[in-house]
Amino acid sequence: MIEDTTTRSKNFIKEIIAADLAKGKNDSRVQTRFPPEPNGYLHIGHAKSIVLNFGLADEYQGHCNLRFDDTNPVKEEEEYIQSIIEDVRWLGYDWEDRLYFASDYFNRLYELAEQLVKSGKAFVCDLTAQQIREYRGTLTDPGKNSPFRDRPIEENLDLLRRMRAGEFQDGSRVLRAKIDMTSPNLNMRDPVIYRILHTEHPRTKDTWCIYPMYDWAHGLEDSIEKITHSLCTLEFEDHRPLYDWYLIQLGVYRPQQIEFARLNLSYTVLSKRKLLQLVQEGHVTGWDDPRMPTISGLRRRGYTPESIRHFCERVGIAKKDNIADIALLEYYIREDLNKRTSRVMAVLNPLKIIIDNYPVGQVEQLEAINNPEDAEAGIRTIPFSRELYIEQEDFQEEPHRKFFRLAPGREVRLKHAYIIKCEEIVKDEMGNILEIHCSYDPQTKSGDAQSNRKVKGTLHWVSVTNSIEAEVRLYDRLFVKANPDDVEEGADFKSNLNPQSLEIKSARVEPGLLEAQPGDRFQFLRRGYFCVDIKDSTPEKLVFNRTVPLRDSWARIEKMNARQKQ
RNA sequence: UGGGGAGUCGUCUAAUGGCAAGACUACGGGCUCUGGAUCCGUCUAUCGGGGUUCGAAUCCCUGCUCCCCAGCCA
Repeated sequence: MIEDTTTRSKNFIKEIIAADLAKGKNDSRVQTRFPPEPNGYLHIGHAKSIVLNFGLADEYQGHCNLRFDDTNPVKEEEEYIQSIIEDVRWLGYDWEDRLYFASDYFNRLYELAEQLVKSGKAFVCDLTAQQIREYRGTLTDPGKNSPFRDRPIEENLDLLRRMRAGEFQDGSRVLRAKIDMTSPNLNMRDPVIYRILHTEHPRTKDTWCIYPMYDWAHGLEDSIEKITHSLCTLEFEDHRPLYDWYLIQLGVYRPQQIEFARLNLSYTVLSKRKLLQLVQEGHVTGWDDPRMPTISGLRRRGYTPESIRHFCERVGIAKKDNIADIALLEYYIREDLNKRTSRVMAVLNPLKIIIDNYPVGQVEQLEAINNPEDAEAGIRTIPFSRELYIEQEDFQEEPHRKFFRLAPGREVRLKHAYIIKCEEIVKDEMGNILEIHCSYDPQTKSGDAQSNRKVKGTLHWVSVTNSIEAEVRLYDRLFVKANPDDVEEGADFKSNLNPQSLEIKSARVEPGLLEAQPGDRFQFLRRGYFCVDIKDSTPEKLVFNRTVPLRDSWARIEKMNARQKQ
């Protein structure tokens, strides 16, 4: 399946697995699972869990299941199930025939609940939600027993069956475990097992009107699937005693729950609640908006599955709260795209130049190497003519120190073409530059024997008449602060939204791009990596998304200069 | 102030009583028909205080800081 063995490093979970294997625990099986709740789209944080779980199974010749934890029909939707399946597959993982749903186990889960009631370890409680909260106590004060705690087993069984039969209203009763209302671990204070919810489930429809709570369902799902190592995030650490308690009381197979720190990423948010809010309030165009840290957003942005996997492997697995630097993700996508994309030329901020000594009407087809990193990528031709566009920022009338692009009297090379010299600037009456007149040196055509004259700068360009228009969407970080939750008193994370996270350009691109297909990726020379948008691009109107800009040491120099002037 | 966790370069992760290592970032330089890539180099870390030991990031004691838990969410 996946060949990435590059950054496989040790971590504490692998040590546990290796020790278990050495002991012959679980018949030396390794069985993991990725258990999403279908209440939102998957994001890069889920990718970390996916890479971990599937990666471990792969490394130890085990298996990893894809299992939907669909126990709360109030929040879950079929659309989310489909998107999750698509995203896990796109990331490159295969669960073969092991696609499971918690809802497929509802019968078994219910049988076990009756078993727990019969053993006297669970009871039906008539307290309201508010009362249960009051009886639970606080962090420092113990709770007190529910007045219904000592109901006879037969009465509990009868009430549970009637709950299931739909005799009672939502919220009127719950099934609770009988553990210890004085436990310092709040999870052990007679936790709820089943609640009444007369809500249609995406899969079981109206078969059920009682639904299991997470703690009851999850351990049993793991047990049923004979999971050996049940990996989850840190906030479930103090649920582990309950996870174990249920399985021990029931006398069923007991997987081992192991917790690791979830991923946080700088300059973005990774909570389903916040992401949902961005979608619902229209701060982005949808779950797959290229600015979103969702798998579908990253995909549309132009990220590759490989780059995401490499990133997840490199951030590692530990128990420390962390905020990974988004620059690391950007590093991996650049690394990948550098090797695999063809270079093309696109001018985002056109400035017209006219080469006065080049024949009017002549069009030359010049050869260009597609990818200097990949000889097999071949060559293409691009049309050169008398009138061209270059980038506005590649010309300075009064060049400052270290600027080695076009300026009055200066020479630069046009990539794959000739060396040109700036001869004259034409302005309108307002002083705006309209066009620049240049001369070219016919001896300097790229590839020619005498073309090796050195000039300091090389510019990308397109022909005025032989280029095509394209919409280019420049995406930037969604938030202006590394930690979006760092806000003024009274404000929330949305106050840190980056107003410039999307800039739309009307660009000129080389004509060969007419054949680009949705999803195709390119390097726009000297600008960055771009892909053809999979939703909005059409043959009539090409739309490119900027995946990530190139590293730009010139931009750094400029920033430094700007700072020094202040 | 109950319980559960965690503290190592700016960031992430190693080192499992024996030279604190790597990646990213930042910075400097070589090379370059992409100010890209690449190559070379530099900076920066064991939360504090005691103790054990020839030797402590690691073991012990103590203090501090941060995160999670009072859903009929997961």
